[in-house]
Amino acid sequence: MTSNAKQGENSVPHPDVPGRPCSAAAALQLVGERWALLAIREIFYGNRRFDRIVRNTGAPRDRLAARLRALEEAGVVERRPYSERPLRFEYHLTGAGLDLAPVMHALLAWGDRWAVDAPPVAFRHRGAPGSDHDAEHDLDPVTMCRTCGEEARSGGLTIDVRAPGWDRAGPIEGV
Amino acid sequence: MTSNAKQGENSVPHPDVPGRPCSAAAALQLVGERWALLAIREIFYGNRRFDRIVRNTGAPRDRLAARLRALEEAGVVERRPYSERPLRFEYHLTGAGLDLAPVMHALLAWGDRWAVDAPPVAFRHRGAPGSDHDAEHDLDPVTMCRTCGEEARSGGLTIDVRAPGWDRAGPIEGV
DNA sequence: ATGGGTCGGTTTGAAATTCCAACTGTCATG
DNA sequence: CATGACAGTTGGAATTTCAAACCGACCCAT
Repeated sequence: MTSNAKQGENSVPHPDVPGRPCSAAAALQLVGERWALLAIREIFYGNRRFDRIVRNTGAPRDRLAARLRALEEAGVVERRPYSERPLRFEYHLTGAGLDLAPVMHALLAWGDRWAVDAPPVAFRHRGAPGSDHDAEHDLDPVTMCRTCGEEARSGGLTIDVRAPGWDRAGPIEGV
Repeated sequence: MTSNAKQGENSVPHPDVPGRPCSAAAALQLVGERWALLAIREIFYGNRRFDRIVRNTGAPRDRLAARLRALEEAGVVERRPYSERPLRFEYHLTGAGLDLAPVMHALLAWGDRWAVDAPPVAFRHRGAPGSDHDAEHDLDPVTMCRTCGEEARSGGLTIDVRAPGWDRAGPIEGV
């Protein structure tokens, strides 16, 4: 669980994970700490300055400062100066950060369904202009398979563990 | 941030969240603690017994016991006896738990792309028998909009904050 | 019946992390 | 010169986490 710094082609460090080798665990290692995703949410919303993020997430200032540093180190956010004199920074999402949108949408959809009475926020969605669906409507996210265009139903999925020494049930004995 | 217990129609308690009212924050309140999603991952994989989950997640036993209790309380997992004498339980996902699949897929996809060298696990996907795409292939999850059938591109989305007293930027002044 | 092994935890005490409130430093504005 | 905005940092207390050992119920083999 040492936070090593193997670099992929895309400048995000590859964390070690406890237990089973797993991309979701690796993802959580980078963005799963407390306050991290809420900070990212605010940046998604366009609130890029420290005080705004503190106010809108409710995070303690020192924790937020630490999280933003960690996220910067993780290559998920980027700190850009918006003023010299006094030197001030704002936080932007990198490509990796923007790529968290599906995670946010999935969490939001789950929370809408299971964790709140009425959705406190919705995303209004409009297809490409001229397309069939250019009327604005609430986004209702479903995860589909890009390869075949069908919905990912749990029934149609099987697990294929490729990490050496592991299978679905756990570490393979006698290795 | 008191963990109140308003019940929705579906038996999952609705947590209070710090900062902006937000379904994603509410979701994280229930399943965002350390080890929670990894435990859920193992249950998804069919590893339902305590020792297996400990082994495959690497979580400390006491933490895992606490997390599973919290997830049970949150209505995400269910404890079912699989043996009397000695009395033993295994953990199953409830409807709310199964509904976390899109979150897991999104995290996994993000991790595959940004946090590991080579995906340690893939989901093999097969469409409905007789459909166009019944050849097995790796699931490549994309989030689409159920309403219009188009991909949720960040360009086509705008935020609509419906929580009273809040807007995109934060709490509305003078309320 | 004794000793070992399994399973699902609980207990303990130390270590790490988090929280809160106050503080700092730099600058702009009036 | 005083006030306020902004972006943190600091200190100390409170909470959470961790690792490792332990426990109780049971099964099985000797």
